[in-house]
Amino acid sequence: MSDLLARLRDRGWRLTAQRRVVAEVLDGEHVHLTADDVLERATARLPEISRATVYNTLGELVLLGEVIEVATDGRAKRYDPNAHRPHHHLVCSRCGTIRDVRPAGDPLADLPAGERFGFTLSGVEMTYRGVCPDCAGG
Amino acid sequence: MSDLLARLRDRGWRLTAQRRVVAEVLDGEHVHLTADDVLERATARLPEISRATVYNTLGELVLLGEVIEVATDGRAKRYDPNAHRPHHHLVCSRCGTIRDVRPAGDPLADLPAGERFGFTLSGVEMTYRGVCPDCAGG
DNA sequence: ATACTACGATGGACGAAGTCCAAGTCAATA
DNA sequence: TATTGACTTGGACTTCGTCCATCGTAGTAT
Repeated sequence: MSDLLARLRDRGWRLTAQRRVVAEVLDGEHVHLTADDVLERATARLPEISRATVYNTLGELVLLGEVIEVATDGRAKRYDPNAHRPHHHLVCSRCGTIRDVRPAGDPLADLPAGERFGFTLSGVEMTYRGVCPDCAGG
Repeated sequence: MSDLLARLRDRGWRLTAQRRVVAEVLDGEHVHLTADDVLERATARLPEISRATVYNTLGELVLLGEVIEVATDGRAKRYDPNAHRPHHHLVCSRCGTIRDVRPAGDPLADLPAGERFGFTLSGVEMTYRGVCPDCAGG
């Protein structure tokens, strides 16, 4: 955590109370929060924080590569603080909760040259879908 | 195409002019249109068609498994008429165009039991990212 | 052909998610 | 401790999508 704040300061970030709180919220629980979740938790610690600032800060963290934006459905984006460990996602089709997973193999290598259409590949996201134990009624 | 209309009638669909037009638009160009794209093209053929009907029809086609909903970014969903041939997507990070691709291997099998967290898996979506030849300046 | 009726279409209000902007505030620097 | 430009604020605005009461019509029966 303090690592994150240190990295941000090194990159010329002005360390405001608002940014600190957003970073703390993301780092606090390693779950995948929506912007509104972040706003709610941030407001608990710093009541005057505004929606715009939360969006701004999340966007900056994404640009800096400290946080990953996950759009698993057409709903609100979720923010994944686990950015420094490559992984994919497993999403519950009922309740929408997300787990980080690491499949075997190298999916990038699995795309044959004939299927690349001349693209220069930069990465691949995998989203596994299923029903979690809670929603399955187990 | 007439196949699609036939399948829909077999499933008890009332074949209205609006539904016919939406189906034709989707089947016409095999690209990945947004709901607004579909509305625009549908309006060209049937000026009185309403936004709600386009959304309703697209939703029904998705439920019937005739069309796949693709959410590659946080923006508008896109609708993929290539539903009967399993495939994944290759998205240009610059211009956003989408190509259908078929990677080798079975990504579902690549998720080890220890990484399934008790979920009952139903499928997996892969989104390859890269830059297309046009955008690469080639 | 005609009438009937339930299913589908309409459009406008509504809601959720996110962006933008002018004005005010404050962290870092000197 | 004064300065200043980067940051924050809140509210208006945009985009994408849903909902609903009312109207229209495809398919069926006669």
